[in-house]
Amino acid sequence: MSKAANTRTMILTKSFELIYKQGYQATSIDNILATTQVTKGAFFYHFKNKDEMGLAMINEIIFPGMYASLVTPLLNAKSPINDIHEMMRIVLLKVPFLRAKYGCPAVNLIEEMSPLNEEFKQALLKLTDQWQDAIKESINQGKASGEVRADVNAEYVACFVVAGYSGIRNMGKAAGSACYNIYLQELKNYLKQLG
Amino acid sequence: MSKAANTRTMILTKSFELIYKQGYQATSIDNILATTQVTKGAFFYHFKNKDEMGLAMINEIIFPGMYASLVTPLLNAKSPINDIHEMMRIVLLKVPFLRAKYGCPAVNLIEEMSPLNEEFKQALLKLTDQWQDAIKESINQGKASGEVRADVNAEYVACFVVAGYSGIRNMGKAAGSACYNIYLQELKNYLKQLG
DNA sequence: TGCATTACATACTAATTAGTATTTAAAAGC
DNA sequence: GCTTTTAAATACTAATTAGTATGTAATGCA
Repeated sequence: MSKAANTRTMILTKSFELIYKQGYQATSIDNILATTQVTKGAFFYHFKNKDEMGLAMINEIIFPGMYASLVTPLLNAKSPINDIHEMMRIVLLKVPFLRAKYGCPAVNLIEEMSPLNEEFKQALLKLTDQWQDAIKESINQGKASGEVRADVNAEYVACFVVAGYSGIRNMGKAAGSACYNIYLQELKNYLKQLG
Repeated sequence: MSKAANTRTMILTKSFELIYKQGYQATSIDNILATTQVTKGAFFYHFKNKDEMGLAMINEIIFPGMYASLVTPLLNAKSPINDIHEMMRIVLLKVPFLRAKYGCPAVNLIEEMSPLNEEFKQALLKLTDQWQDAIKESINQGKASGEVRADVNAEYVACFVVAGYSGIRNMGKAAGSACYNIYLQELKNYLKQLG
């Protein structure tokens, strides 16, 4: 990676960390510069304004990072009931850079920014849409294989599961990570009953 | 209500509206003053700083407002499966001052402020704790009456339902209110299967 | 009625904000 | 080597931020 590309990546990575913990609006450009040692000239050379940087951060850091945890494990799923639960367990308990106190960076940004910035909203929708599609597809495969009842609506299940994730991330921020285990238990009951 | 108390209430009410739509940190005191016609002197007479106002807003506007929609309908519930679903339907589709685009004011504040302000977090936890207790209690009554299976864990169900609500509020911000109906359908399936 | 307290009004400050203008250094191309 | 483009450094600005200092009305009550 060239030195310039390195500077750009550094800005995005550090911005991600700060925004994940503090929120987008609460993270100032000066705050980012202070923690990256990058100068204002470099920042505004790489991004024409804060929002352009924020959008790049969503597309280049958050989207691929979350996609790998949320969607990839469901592609070529063998048993949707187990695989969806396992995907959720890993996302909630095992992904190292996510902390209960700070929730999920994608959920946080949807919450804070989707009413305020249409571009952010669309970029984040892309992730949740693809996640819902992957869940729906795996449920449909479960229906084909007989693991899931024929009367189950795959799209509804996908919506319900994604909402559950966003919600438990919210709850975890205030109540702590203990609720993750309770949620995972009850998610298992819900998923089992689809079969 | 005395004139002074009226000023105070006006500040809290207008602040609620602005913070609901813009977020807490994005709503400046000057912004509140401009929309209320209240002067800075009056604001700082009633509240020693912005956070004290925010806390009062949570306790005096958000808590009672949401409690009436979330908890009250479950006290003396006759049929938990129907009553929980009906409570959710009304909260999502009928409460007039709530909009899909802006989500739920309590969920928004948990998301934005619980990692940053311990007092806010505790005040908001009080609401979600009482909501979970009310759900748990109604499930337990359902178990007593035989409507709900004996092996159902009421606490787990309460956590799962509250997470679902927070999550669908988050999803609705980006995806619009159409997902509310899908969620309600699948919530009905989930609740039915408890019986 | 007088006086104290309550309630509010106005003008200010110091810090922080996003963003710009200008200059300078490093690379790349020829 | 020389020039052009890329990348970054520095110094600034105008607006906005939370909060203060100080003053003045309105109100309650002895």
